[in-house]
Amino acid sequence: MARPKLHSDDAILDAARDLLVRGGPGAATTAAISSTSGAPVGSLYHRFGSRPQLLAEVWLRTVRRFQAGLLAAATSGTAMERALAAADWTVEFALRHPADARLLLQARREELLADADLPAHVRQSLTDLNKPVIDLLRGLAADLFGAPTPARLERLAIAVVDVPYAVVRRHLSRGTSPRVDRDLVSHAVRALLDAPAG
Amino acid sequence: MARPKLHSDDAILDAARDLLVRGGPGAATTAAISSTSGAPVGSLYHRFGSRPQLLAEVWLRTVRRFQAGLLAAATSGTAMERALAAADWTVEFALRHPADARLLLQARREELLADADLPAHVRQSLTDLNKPVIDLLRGLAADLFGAPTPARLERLAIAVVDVPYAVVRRHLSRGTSPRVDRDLVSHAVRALLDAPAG
DNA sequence: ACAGTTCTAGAGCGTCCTTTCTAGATCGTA
DNA sequence: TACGATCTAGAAAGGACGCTCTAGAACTGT
Repeated sequence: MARPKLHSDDAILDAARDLLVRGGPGAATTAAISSTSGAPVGSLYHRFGSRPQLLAEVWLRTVRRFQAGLLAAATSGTAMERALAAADWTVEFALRHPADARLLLQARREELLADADLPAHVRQSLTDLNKPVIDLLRGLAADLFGAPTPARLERLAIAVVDVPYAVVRRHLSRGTSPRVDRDLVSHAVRALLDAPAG
Repeated sequence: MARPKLHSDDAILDAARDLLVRGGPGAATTAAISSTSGAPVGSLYHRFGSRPQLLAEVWLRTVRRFQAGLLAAATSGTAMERALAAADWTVEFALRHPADARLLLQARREELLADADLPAHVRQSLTDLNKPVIDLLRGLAADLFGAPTPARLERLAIAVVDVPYAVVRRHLSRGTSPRVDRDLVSHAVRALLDAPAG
């Protein structure tokens, strides 16, 4: 049909992500993404339309990767088993996709993505993004605590996402190999979920 | 001796910090800091020399505020009591200085401060910054675990700093009033410190 | 071989940002 | 009041960045 791409979309998104992780949004200039990936600036705009849209795609790809594993990990077993599996996936994700994990840890959605200058369909993708995970947490909270009140949902999110990330954070920002004590994470998660209701 | 300042250094640093917290380094332009604080651009350079130095002062002020309370909180009692007090201070700090806490949570030192374009004495201040806290953790680790191995130091830092911040993180990024369950934090910290050695 | 389509390639434009510069304002002191 | 010192004030220079634009290259289907 047409001329094939010299540089894959993923390669360009990888370059942008690595620049973001290294030096933040300020480092991910179009010129930098171009020279890192090898794709000329014109190609970036031909593919993604604008810098904001390119960065949005980076974000979407990373979050989807994380969520896919999270949903897969927390499908079977008792509620506590699923919660522990979800927490462990957060660690596993950091080990398997360190660059993506660093993006999730370090990038602030609001800073990275100014929704104002994104086309409608991208905005929609971004808002739809959290639905499946919220449903997952809602189900877990119902099984664990009885009813999914906001406070309990939050506690669950802290236990299965925030705390595991807190444990891997130091390794990730340094780039050192993350030899994380998974039992330590399970220990903390269990303590958070078993703690008396606040 | 001379004309007094119309705009205090603290007011300027506050403006810069709020912009950083809101929109990241990209939002803290000299023009934005000027219009937010009221101080003209010329004054910013007269006071701080350059934008990097101004941002470095913001960072230094925030870290020092946090550390002062941390060191004060963890001075008396058993080792476990001091560790719990340190963890609780992390929550307390987020309640008392939400903007500073958000800066510590969100800003990445490497992204905010390019050491290359900072004068030597500022660089020195930045490197000296962590010493007292490392000493504190080292002492706590010795009392808690026997000897302060790197793995134990890290575990302590996770328990005392990272986990408490993980708990307040969601509140801080939204700006909602952080009604944090402190007992939940103590629970998790205790679990991490009591867990069998990894 | 030809047409149609998609992608590469990078020079150039307008904008915003950091920094500098100069003139004037406001203080303490003599 | 006059003087030195410090700070205010904002215009303007110089550079970097996002984005556009045009020309051509590379492939498929006929």
